Amino acid sequence: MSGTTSTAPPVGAASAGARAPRVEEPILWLDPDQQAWWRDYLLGVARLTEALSRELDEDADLSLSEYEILVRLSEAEAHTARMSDLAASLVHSRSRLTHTVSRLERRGLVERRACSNDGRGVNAAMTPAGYELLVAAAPGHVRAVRENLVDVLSRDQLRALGEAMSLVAPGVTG
Amino acid sequence: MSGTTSTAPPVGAASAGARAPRVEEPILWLDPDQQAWWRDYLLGVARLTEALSRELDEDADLSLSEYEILVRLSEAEAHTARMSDLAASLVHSRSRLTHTVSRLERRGLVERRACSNDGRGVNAAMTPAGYELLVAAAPGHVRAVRENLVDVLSRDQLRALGEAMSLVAPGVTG
DNA sequence: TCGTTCTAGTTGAGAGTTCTACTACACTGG
DNA sequence: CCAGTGTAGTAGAACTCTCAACTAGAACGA
Repeated sequence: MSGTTSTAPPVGAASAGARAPRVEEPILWLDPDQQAWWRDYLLGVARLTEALSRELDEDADLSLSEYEILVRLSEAEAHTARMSDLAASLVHSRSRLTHTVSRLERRGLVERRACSNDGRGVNAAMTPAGYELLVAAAPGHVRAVRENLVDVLSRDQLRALGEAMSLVAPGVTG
Repeated sequence: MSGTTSTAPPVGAASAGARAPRVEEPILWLDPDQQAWWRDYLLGVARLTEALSRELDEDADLSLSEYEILVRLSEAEAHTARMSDLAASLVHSRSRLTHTVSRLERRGLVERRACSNDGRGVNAAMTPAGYELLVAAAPGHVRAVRENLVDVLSRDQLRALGEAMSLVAPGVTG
């Protein structure tokens, strides 16, 4: 993603009544501080995502989503995971995962295999080439994560960041 | 973006020597806590982005980037801003901004105008229709930001989140 | 003032994502 | 056991973003 958004009444929007919000609930704009923090979040996410994807693309010709898929597979039993599990844990749509895995498969980094217990299922399995690429890409990626985030925050700040983001509600993905 | 990444030695990667990392610096993996916080961040960003873009798309047929552009314009003098300024403040590439603004222009939400002082420049100006759409879209968007983030965090947590993200280094964008 | 270089913006092709529709298998209740 | 419904995954078209190439004006310097 790139980030996005704002939350103060559009300049001059004021009292007049837009289109009726859901029911009758008043609109609770963010106060100035909340607004500033929210924008810092958006800007930071955009910059960080930009930096990390640039690094990965240049150093390993991988997108962030491809990299994440390889990471999950590297941690999975037998370097293999169910498509639907991958999609859920990455918050990707099933369709998106299908396309991305197809690309990885064309590059020989991943293979598809039938799922023994569930006839509908498909397993994605990382190949040795995929594993090697991940091992080669990881140090640079970690370095970028450190340089752009981990090392510029105190331990407490990083903890607070993680804890805050872990409170975002699950929601549903299509 | 959607989020992405990981940062522990790929399972079994261990000592053997991948491809030489930049110079000779040892690879500093994240420790388990840092790793967990980083993953919470990635997951949270993905979920939040997902929720916000779904809401905007359903309620106003806008993407997050389109919405952000409208917000910036609504806050700008005469609802007008220079393309390059928009691109920089949104951390979008110039090309991306060109395409997005073109789409908004086709829908009659924004107009392009020559820039008086700089012959190369182009100004994007929000039309009344664009402003109306923003005013209609904002309440739902703010509600979503609250429901998924602001209202599930304490004030201190939100502050910490903003402050942490504001420390991400600027970097360069193409 | 001309050449060089830098900045602003656009363009089009290719890559990635989303959306809708579709196939196939699993599960449930009668 | 089988109709109906839900889940897993895929396919392709439409849409968005990226990347590299290009136009044009500004800025700098000899």
